[in-house]
Order: sequence, then C-alpha cells, then structure tokens
Amino acid sequence: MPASASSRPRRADAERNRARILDAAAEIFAERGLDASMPELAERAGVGVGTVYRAFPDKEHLLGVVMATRMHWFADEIEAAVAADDAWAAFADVMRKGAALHLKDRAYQECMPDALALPDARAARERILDAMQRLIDGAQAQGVMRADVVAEDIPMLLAGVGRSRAGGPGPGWERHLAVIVDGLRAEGARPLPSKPLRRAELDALMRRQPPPTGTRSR
Amino acid sequence: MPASASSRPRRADAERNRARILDAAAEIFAERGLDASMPELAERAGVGVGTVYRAFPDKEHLLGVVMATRMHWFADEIEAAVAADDAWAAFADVMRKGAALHLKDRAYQECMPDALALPDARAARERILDAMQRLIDGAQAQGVMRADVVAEDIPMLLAGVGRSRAGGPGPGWERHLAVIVDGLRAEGARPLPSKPLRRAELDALMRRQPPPTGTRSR
Amino acid sequence: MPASASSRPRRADAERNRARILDAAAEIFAERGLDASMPELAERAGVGVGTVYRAFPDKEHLLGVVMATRMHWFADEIEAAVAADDAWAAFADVMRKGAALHLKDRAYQECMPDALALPDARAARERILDAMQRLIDGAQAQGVMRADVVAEDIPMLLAGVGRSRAGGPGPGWERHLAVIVDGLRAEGARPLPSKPLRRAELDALMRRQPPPTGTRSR
Amino acid sequence: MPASASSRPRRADAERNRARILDAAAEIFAERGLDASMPELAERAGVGVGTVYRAFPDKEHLLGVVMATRMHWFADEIEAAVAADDAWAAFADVMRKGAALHLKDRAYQECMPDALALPDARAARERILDAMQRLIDGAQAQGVMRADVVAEDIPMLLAGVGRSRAGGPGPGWERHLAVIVDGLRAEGARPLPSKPLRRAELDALMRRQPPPTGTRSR
DNA sequence: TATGAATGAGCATTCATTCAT
DNA sequence: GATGAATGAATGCTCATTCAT
Repeated sequence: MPASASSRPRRADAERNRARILDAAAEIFAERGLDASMPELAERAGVGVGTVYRAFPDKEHLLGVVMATRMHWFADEIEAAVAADDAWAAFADVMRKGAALHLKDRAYQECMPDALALPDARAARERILDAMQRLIDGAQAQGVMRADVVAEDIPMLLAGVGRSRAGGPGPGWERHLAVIVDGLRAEGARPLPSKPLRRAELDALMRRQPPPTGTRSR
Repeated sequence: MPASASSRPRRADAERNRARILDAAAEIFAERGLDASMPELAERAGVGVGTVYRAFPDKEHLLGVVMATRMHWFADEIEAAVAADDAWAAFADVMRKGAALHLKDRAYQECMPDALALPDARAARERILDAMQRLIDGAQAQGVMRADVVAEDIPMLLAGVGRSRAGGPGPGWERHLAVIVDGLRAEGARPLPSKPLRRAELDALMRRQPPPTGTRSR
Repeated sequence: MPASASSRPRRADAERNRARILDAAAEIFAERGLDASMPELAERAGVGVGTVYRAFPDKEHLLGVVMATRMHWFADEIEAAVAADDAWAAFADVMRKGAALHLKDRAYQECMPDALALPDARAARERILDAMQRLIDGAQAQGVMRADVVAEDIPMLLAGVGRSRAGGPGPGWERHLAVIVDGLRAEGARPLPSKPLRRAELDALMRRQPPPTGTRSR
Repeated sequence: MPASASSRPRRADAERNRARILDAAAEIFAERGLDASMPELAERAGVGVGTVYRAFPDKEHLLGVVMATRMHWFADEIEAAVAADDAWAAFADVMRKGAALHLKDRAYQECMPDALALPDARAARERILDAMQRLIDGAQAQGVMRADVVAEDIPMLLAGVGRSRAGGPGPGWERHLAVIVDGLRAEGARPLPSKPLRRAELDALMRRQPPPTGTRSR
C-alpha cells in the first residue's frame, strides 16, 4: 500500500506529538495545578504552542483529557477491587490509591470534586462513581462499611486527604487517610452528635466584620 | 448617645465604605477563592479601585483581614468548646462549624492549610491550632479521641469537607463530616489495612496516557 | 476695626497654610524631584490634599511658584554680584551658589534649563538671565570672561554640575565647577578644535541597533 | 548569498519586529526619557504590548539594550581616539560626540551618570570609563589636560551639555561644550576663587518663600 | 474653608489564543 | 502540519485631581 505509506508518517508524527503533549500536560498540571501556562507546557513537550492548539482546542479540553485519563485509571483500580474477597481490604487499598492520586496531582485535586464541564471527564467520573458504588455495596453487604455512605462521598473525602501538607509528626496524610477509612467502618458509625447550624448563625458568620477601628490595616 | 453623631462627620462615610469593601471582599473571595480580582471586587462594592486601595494597602492585606476575621471567629468557637463537659459533643460541634466555614468560603478553604504570609492571619491560625490542641487534649484525656491526632490534622480534614459539592441524596457534606468525626473516635482507630503503594505503581499512573485515537477530544 | 477682625483670621489661616504648603513643597521637590506626589506633599505640610488644591490649581502651578522662589533668590544673588569690584570673584561666587542650588534641589535641577511653562517661573527666569547678562557684561568688560558666553549658557552649565554624584576622589562637583569656571575665563578661550559632526553621523548613531542575534536579551 | 534567504523564513519577520521595537524604543526614550511608557512605545513600533514583552523581558532590559548600544558606540569612539597623535584634538572630538549623544537622547542623559542596574549597561559604562581614563591619561601625559580630572567627571560634564536647549544666538550647546573643553585644559586650571557657602546661607535659600500675597498664582 | 475619601485613567506585566509563514 | 510570533484583554497597583461633608 504505497499510497497510504506517504500519508501515514504524518499521522504517526502527529500521534507522537499528541503523546508528548499529554505527557507534558500530565506532568505540569500535576506540579502546578490548573494555573500551569500553555507556553510552558508546550516548551516542556518540546513543541510549539500552535501544535498544542492543533491537538486540543483549548486548555480546558487538554486538561479534560488528562484528567479523564487519571480518572479512568482510578476507575480501573476500583473495578478490579469490586471482585475481591475481602471487601474492606480492597476498599482501603482503593482509598490509598485515590489519596495518592490526589496528593501527587495538584490539578486532579483542584478540579476533582467539582468535576469538569467536559463530557470526557464527566463520563470518566461516572465510571468512578459507578464502580465505587458497587464496591461500597459489596462492603456494605459484608457489613463492614457504614450504611449511609454513597459513592459521591468518596471523592470529597479523598480531596481532603489531598490537602495534607506537613503538620504534626510523620506523614500527615497517612494519619489523615486512616481517620477517613476508620470513619467509614460500619462499627464506628454514629449519628453526628452536633445539631445543624441554624441558618442565622451561618449568615452571621459570613457577614462578620473585623472591629471597625481595632485592626486598622495601615 | 446622639451627641457623638456630630463629632465625626467624614469618617462615617469612609467607615461605611470600608464595610462595603469588606462585605464585597468576603463575598467574592468566598465565591471565587483567592483568584478574585480587585477591579471586580471594587465593582461589587460599588466603589472605584482606588477606594479599595485607600482602605487596604494591597490584595494580600485585604484578604488577610477577611480571613483573619473568619479565623478569629472559629478560634472563639473552639476556645468556647474547650471548657465544655462533654468533650466529644463539643468537638463535634466545632467540627460542624469548621466544616460550614470551609464549605462556604472558597478562599478560606484555599488558604487555611497553607496559611497566609500575613502576621494577622498567621496569628489567628495559631490561635485556632492552640485552642484546637487543647480541645483535642481534653478529648484524648477523656479517652474519646484517637491518640494519634494532632491539631494540624483538623484543618486538613475540614478542607476535605469543604470540597463537598452536591452529590448523593441529602447534604453530602453532613455525611462527609460524620465520617470524619467518627473516624476520629478512639474506639474506631485501627491501623490502615492497605499496604503502601509501590513506587512503580505510582509512576505508572502518572505516566498514563489516553488511548491514542479512540476518545478524540473533538 | 471689629468687622474686619472676624474675617481676617480666615485669611491669616489660609496664608499660614499656604506658607506651610510651600515649605513642604520646597522640601519634597528638592528631595524627590518632579515625581514627588501631592498626597505626600500634603501630609508633610500637615494639611489635606484639598487644601493644597485650594491654594494652587495644580501640581504644575505649585511647582512653578516654588521654582520661581528659588529663581528669585538666585536672581537676587546675581544682582548683588553685578555691583562688585572684582567681577570675576563675584561671578565665581554666583556660580558656586547656583551649583549649590542645582545640587540641593532635584526639581530645580530637573526643570531649570527647559524652564517651566508658567508665567511666574518664566518671569523669574528672565530676571536671572537679565542679571546674569549684566554680570557677564561686566566681567567681559574687565576682560576676564570669554567673549562668546551669553547669559543663557550659565543655567545649562550649572545643570551639568547638578548632575555630579560621587566619582573620583573628593567631592566631584567642586572639581566639576572648577572646570566650568576656568572654561569661562577669557584667557582660556579657544575655538573648539573638533569639527562639527556631520548630520549623517548623528543620524547613524541614533539609528544604531545592537547586533541582531549577538546580544540576545533572553 | 541568496541561498540563506530561504532557510529562516519565520525569524525574518520577528527580527524585523525586534528592530522596529528597538527603533521605537530608541526614539521614544530619546524624546521622553526614562518615563516613556511601554504601551506608547508599542504603539509607535506598530505592535501590541505583548510583542514588546516577547522580545524583551521587561522595560529595564529593553532600556538596557538601547542604552548599552549607545554606550558601546561611544566607547568605540573613545577607544579609537586613544591612539591618536594629537591627544587634545582627539579628546575634543570625543567630547563633541558625547555631547551630541547626551543632547539627542534624554534617556541616556538621565541614566548615564547614575548608570543602570543591568549588567550589559554596567559593562558598557565600564568600557566608556576605562577608555576615557586612558584618553585622559594620554592627554595629561602630554601636559594638555588639567591634572585633577578623572574619567568619571566626563559623563557629568557632558550631562550638563545635554541639558542645553535653545537660548542665546546659535547652537548654545557648542558654546557650552567649548567652555567645558577649555576648562579642562591644563593651562587654564586655577583654584576656585569663591569660598564654600556657609551652611546658614544654604539653609536660608532652601527655606525661602515667595512674598505672601503679591504674586498670587491664580 | 478645610478635609481626605473617592475616582479612574494610567502603568508594567502576563497569558490564552490566533494566524502568517 | 508545525511553528512561535503577535495579539490584546486582564491584573495588581499608583496618583493627580475632584467633591461631598
């Protein structure tokens, strides 16, 4: 097929560029979060900005693809865990992986709970939630996970672990993760002892002002 | 005391403007986080940018004052809780308030764990941590809180709750909070059942790429 | 005159304010040059900005008055020197005073040769030039000053001394002044040995560019 | 060599823009001095601000490149003069060129004596001073230049010429330059006949005020 | 009349995105 | 296709000047 031979190389090149861009994007978004700049990203990928924009319509789409990849990986892990015998151990393992993901990837951390507007990312998120729900169902069926948890709670909880930085002795995030995992056990479940805040209380807080003259800013 | 009304004719207006700026700042920082822009803030306050800069030397100071106010409110709440008889109930109450704060204020959420450079805000953060440690000490002394927690963990955990957005039935964040609070109980503490991730596993994750052509982004 | 007694105080107050403003302006313009800011000036004067703007229509006018004052002082000195027996000594004295003025007052230095647009300042400048011309005439009549100098040259020459900052041993400006004074003596006058630059030479200079790639700026 | 024309298609345009920016910068800095604004500069160059910032990291660097170019040109001239037989004629020639430079370029004039922070510009200034010192040494060795001058004095003296604007018959600055050059001759050197100003005299000057009501500024 | 709070145009600089080559 | 130069809107901040009190 000599005809296609001359058109393929283009394609191959383009595909290779796409891969390099995705690598660079993954790296730089992980390091710098959503504020990473396109020119820097392009430079790290070793291509011109124009090439990035040829491969992806805009920053948001590129981000979406990168995030979707991460999410699919995580979804894979969760799905693999669903079949495990020891539902709790499998779940804890998944949690550790999720925590690692949040900790290692600033962008994932910054945009996960709100999800992205992109269809790709939304779909990936759905996969995570579906698999997670099945994992939760299994664990609840085995009576080891508290009954009120739903899949949507997990990303939130993990996002919390992702904020961990220093503080206290040892790696804070392990302690942090342990708290969350333990809090999800069936045996530990209790109703919250505190009563809901009255709306007025919250409003008052948000409207709070520093003392007019005390803390003068100049 | 109507007599005082005539003594400070000019300051009244300025003080009112300062208040409007603080209101607008509190609002917009809460909504948009640290990236909220000064011109937008000024517009929302109904004043010119210059007026904002007359009241506060720069964005960081304004943010510092707003955040410090929040923090001092929270510190007050914690300090009030320290004296309570039922350490656990008091603690849970504090957690609920903290969660609400993180949830309602994106800027608080974004800057609490890393703290701000401003002395005012640092001091307020110290107050929170000090009071929190005393509250934790009390609860640990009563044997109701797990032994490995330190004050610094709490902002991290709360930051997690703060990421809660919609999802699942009912207010997800209450469920989320319950998990954390339960996870902090002495009785629930267990070692993490999962084993640390092998480095290779993580590296593989970070290097993952989407399938070459399948899920094209356009 | 009891009627006027009640209206005068106002006047006196205003006059006193004007004086304080002028003092502050003289000081701050001298220190910081033309970039001194009105609010800072007002603060130094101990009045509100509004008061400054009541006394002077704008920065330029205020500056004009301050500069005119300096100029009138200098004109006085020159006029006093005109009558002196030893024209050269008197002239040198005047030069030293002028140099001091330029050195001590950054604003004077910055705006002197170009003069200001303000009538006040223009008039004062005229006085200086008139007196200076008479002083020069006298010195030339005594045969001690070179014949080609005109009054307008002096401010230019003094402005040069005003640029003196450090450099070499001892106070550069004294050396600098000596050069100028000596250069003005009749005995030293020679035609410039160098030939005028050809227009093309100058144009080439102004159009000069750094080597295109050599000194890359990044 | 027409072959090279096809090799760099893109750079040509960029280099041309860089040149336009440098031209515009040279022009506008010359006219307006250091205060020239970047947007105005960009407009004069016929490009967007972003383009300027692509070519030069910031205003200071752009200024540095423009000034360094001027300085190197001047340094070249001085170095060429060092070898001349008639030290004095060569020196006078250099002075004329320097005067022209100062006169035509307000920015040069403003930043030469204080020098710029930029390494490029500092180095260029060093070159000027080194060459100038050698030129001076030569002239002093020939006994035609006064003994107390040092290289640093020259920029100051030239800066004075640079202030020349109109005034008197003919091009004032030539007369001005003649005074300085003559003042630098060995034969003309005399001690300053005037005595230092008494401190009180100067203080009085700086505190001077215009007559209270006479010359009202409105 | 004096005040100083308010204004808003202006400045240096950054960065997502476009487009000529 | 790939490049990277060009764009220009946006940001944080300053300051001469105005005007309500």
